[in-house]
Formats: sequence, C-alpha cells, structure tokens
Amino acid sequence: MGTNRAKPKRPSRRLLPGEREKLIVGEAIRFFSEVGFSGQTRELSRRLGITQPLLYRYFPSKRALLERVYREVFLGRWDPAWRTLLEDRSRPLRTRLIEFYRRYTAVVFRPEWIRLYMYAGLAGTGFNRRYIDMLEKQLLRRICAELRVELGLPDSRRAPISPFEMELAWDLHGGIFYYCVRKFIYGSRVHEDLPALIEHAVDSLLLGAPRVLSDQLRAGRSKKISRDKLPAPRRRQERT
Amino acid sequence: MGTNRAKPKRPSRRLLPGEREKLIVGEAIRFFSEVGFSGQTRELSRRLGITQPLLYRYFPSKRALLERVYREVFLGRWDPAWRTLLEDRSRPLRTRLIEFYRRYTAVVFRPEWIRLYMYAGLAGTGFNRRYIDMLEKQLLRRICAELRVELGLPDSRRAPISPFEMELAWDLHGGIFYYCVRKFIYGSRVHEDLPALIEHAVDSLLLGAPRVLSDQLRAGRSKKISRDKLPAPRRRQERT
DNA sequence: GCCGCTGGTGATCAGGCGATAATCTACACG
DNA sequence: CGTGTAGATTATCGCCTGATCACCAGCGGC
Repeated sequence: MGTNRAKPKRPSRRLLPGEREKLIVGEAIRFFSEVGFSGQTRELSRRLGITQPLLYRYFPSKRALLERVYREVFLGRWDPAWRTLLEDRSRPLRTRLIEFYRRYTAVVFRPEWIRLYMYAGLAGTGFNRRYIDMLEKQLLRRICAELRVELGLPDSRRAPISPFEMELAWDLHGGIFYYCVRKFIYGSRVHEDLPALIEHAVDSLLLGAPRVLSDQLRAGRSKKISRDKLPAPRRRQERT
Repeated sequence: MGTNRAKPKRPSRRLLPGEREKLIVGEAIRFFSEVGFSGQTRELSRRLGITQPLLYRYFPSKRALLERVYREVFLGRWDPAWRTLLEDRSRPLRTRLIEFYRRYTAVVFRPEWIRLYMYAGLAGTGFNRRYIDMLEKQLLRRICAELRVELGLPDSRRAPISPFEMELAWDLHGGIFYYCVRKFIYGSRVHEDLPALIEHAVDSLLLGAPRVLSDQLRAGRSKKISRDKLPAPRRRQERT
C-alpha cells in the first residue's frame, strides 16, 4: 500500500475520446446524483482516476457537463412501447396500469434518477418542467382517457380531460413516486414490496375515481365546486 | 469604491440580541429554503442589511445556523390538538381526515417547509429521519388505528399495525405531499383546489383500504373477499 | 529512428468562500 | 461630559474551486 511504485494512477491513459467521454458522463451521473450540483470537479475527477483539467477537454464548463448529465438521464428513458401497453384495451385497465408501473419504476424510479430529478427541481432548471409536460401528455392524459372508457364516461376526444381528472392521475403517480422518494432520498425504511404498493395505488384510483368523476362530469356546472375556503371549515357535505 | 463615506446601510444598527437573532433566523429560513445549504453567508447577510461577520456573533458557524433553521422549521409545527381531532370518534373518519389534512397543509406544507425538507433529505441530515419517525408515530399509526375501527377489524392494540398498513397511510400522505412538491418545488401549474384533492385522497384510502386490509388480515385462514369486476387476483404475499 | 498529432498532466491563476481578529461606535451609567 | 460594555464593522486570512495554459507522453506514418 505504502510503496508508491510508479503511481498507481495509470489505469487507463490514452483512451479514445468516445470511451473517455462515456466514462465521464457515467460517473458524473452517479456523482452529482449523490452530492448535488455543488459537487466539485476535483472530486469527480478523483473518482474517475483522472486529473481535473482533463474534464475541460471534454466539456467546456461544469455547467455543460451538468446539462449533459440531465439530458442523459431525463431524456430517452421513456419507452414508446409503454403507450401500446397502456392502450391495449383487450386487457383490463387494472392489469395494464399495474404492469406499466412495474416496468416504469424499474427503469425510471431509480436512485440516481429520483435524486437528480429533485435536485433539478430545487435548482429551478427547466428539466422538470419539460419532463412534467412529457409525463402529462404521454402518461397521465392517457390514463385519464382509459379511465373514461373503463367507466363508460364520455370519450376524451369529445369532452376534454379536466384539470381535476388530471389530479386524480397525479395522485396515483405521486403515491408511487413518493414511495421512491422515501426510499431513495430520505433513506427511510419502507415496506419492501413495491408491486403490492403499486397494486394498491392502482386499486385506489379505480375504486375512488368513479364517484368523484361522476360528480364532476354529471353535475358539471351546477355543483361546480362551491367550496368557499373557510379557515376553520366545519362544512360536512352529505354523502350518498 | 475605496471611500467609505456614509454607506446607506444604516437601517437597524444596535439591536437587542434577541431581536437580531430572530431577524437572522427568519431570513435564514427564507434564504436557505430558496437556494439550499450551499447558500453563502455573505449573500444572507446582504439580505439582512448587515455585514457577514455579524452572523458569527450569533452563531459559531454556518452549520450551527443551519441546524437552528431546521429546528425552527421542523420542530414545533405539530399541533397537539390534531391528535384530539383525529381520534374524535363521534365524527366520521372521513370528515376527521379531511379536516386534519386541511389544517395540516395550511401549517406544514408551505414552500419554505417543503423545500427545506427536501434539501435536508438530499443532504442526508438526520432531520428527515426524525420527522418521519414523529410522523409515523403521531399521524400514520393513528390513521391506521382509526381505519381498523372504521372497518371493524381487530383493535390495533391487540394486533399490531403491519408495515403494509403503514404503506396505505403513506400512500394517502404521499399523494397530498406530492401535490405540494409539484407546486412548490417543481413550480408546476397545479389544479388550485387543494381541498378537493384532499377529499379525493381520503376517499381513495377509505374505498381502497377495506379490500386490501381484509386480504392482509385474513390471509392466513380464509379466502379473499369478493373482488367486484376486478380481474385476476394477483399473487399476494401471505403473511404469517 | 524521428516527427506530428492528440490524449493527458502539472502548475497556477482569479475569484469566492467560511471564519477570525482588530477596530469602531452606539448606548447606559456615573 | 467621560467611560465601560457590547453590538456592529473593516480588513484579512487560509483554503477551496472553476478554469487556463504550457508541457509531457503514447502512438501511427514516414
């Protein structure tokens, strides 16, 4: 250990540019997802077994490297096949949703993704916004549409999906997402049965949505949320 | 720039120590919740209209100030009256849960709280862990207990609350929490009707839990209760 | 071998950062 | 007034950090 016979840091000198770049980006994803954007280039280079100035041969600035990291992580992880899966009406919606979220969580809801996503959100970069837009368009709106079909409600092409319906889909998505947050960000002990959690979340949507959606769509304008925002609300609405 | 002729920053010199400290902590909460822990003391002092070394008269280090910020924000925002509210069985559980989350979100799920909480989680400080422990004990476990009563299931003092049941409560909590994350961290446009969202989240729990819980609690000896039109009872782990 | 191209390194700069020490000054008290 | 105490400031230290530049070294072509 002590004998510094020919500095042990001769692991990979003179790689092809493409090779080296891939190594840097890969380690940068791991690194910045752990420590955040304020992580230092020297520490990153140390992990890579290279010198810090070498980073600047491949990326003009730290910011450029970070943007490359974002692009790598947030773009291109969406599998187009998921659309087919979601819209395959030969199978029950419940089954489709469960299978989708099983696949989705396996690919997307991973530690480095979740953490980078949260760092990006806190930093106020545009990556979250773009991802959320994509998610609403590709996933949530589609779920709402399938839900309409499942419940025998008006087709989504005739009656546009309401913001409130989107919130229902967000509630499903958020429940599963938050499980991953607790696990990967808070390091909390969680019940290690994600499949069961997904099933429950899906069932909650399928069981809870009908009443709420019927309320919304049937009583359209008359009942349109006459909720006054009382500070100490005691209002109890009758349920039936 | 060299001539220091009567700089216009003479807003509040020579305050009482208690006063100044409160000012510092208050602005520090706002400041660090915006920019994160890597926010600089000089910038903070600039916002306060004081010089940077003055911070070190009140706090021995930046770390100490940060811990004070955590303590101020995360401790002491839990209202003991909420327990009474949650356990008041003269009112329907649905009403209690809705009213609780309306009050809770008004006090806790605010921008500076959410953001500091997330920063703390990413940084790996112990504050999250402690808050989560408190939350599970004060809130989630209690919700599970009331849910047992509501559904006529074994008393929580005889049959301990299972990790899986806790996940149901976390799903409720996480759905609402995630709404606030989207709003305050992602800056996403959200459907501005938190009360309605809370109602839906509560309904989802109350509607979805019975089947899942019955499955769980009776798995050992009896079969599953009817699953409406829902397909294919997927494999469900057996407990005990 | 020599040469040139280029991946890679060592040395270093300029600014920023947390923190400290010396100094100034507002205010109560005699 | 003078004076002591303590809140507040100025100047600065030591280190870190992103970024730059001159230079070294592996390798193919002649």
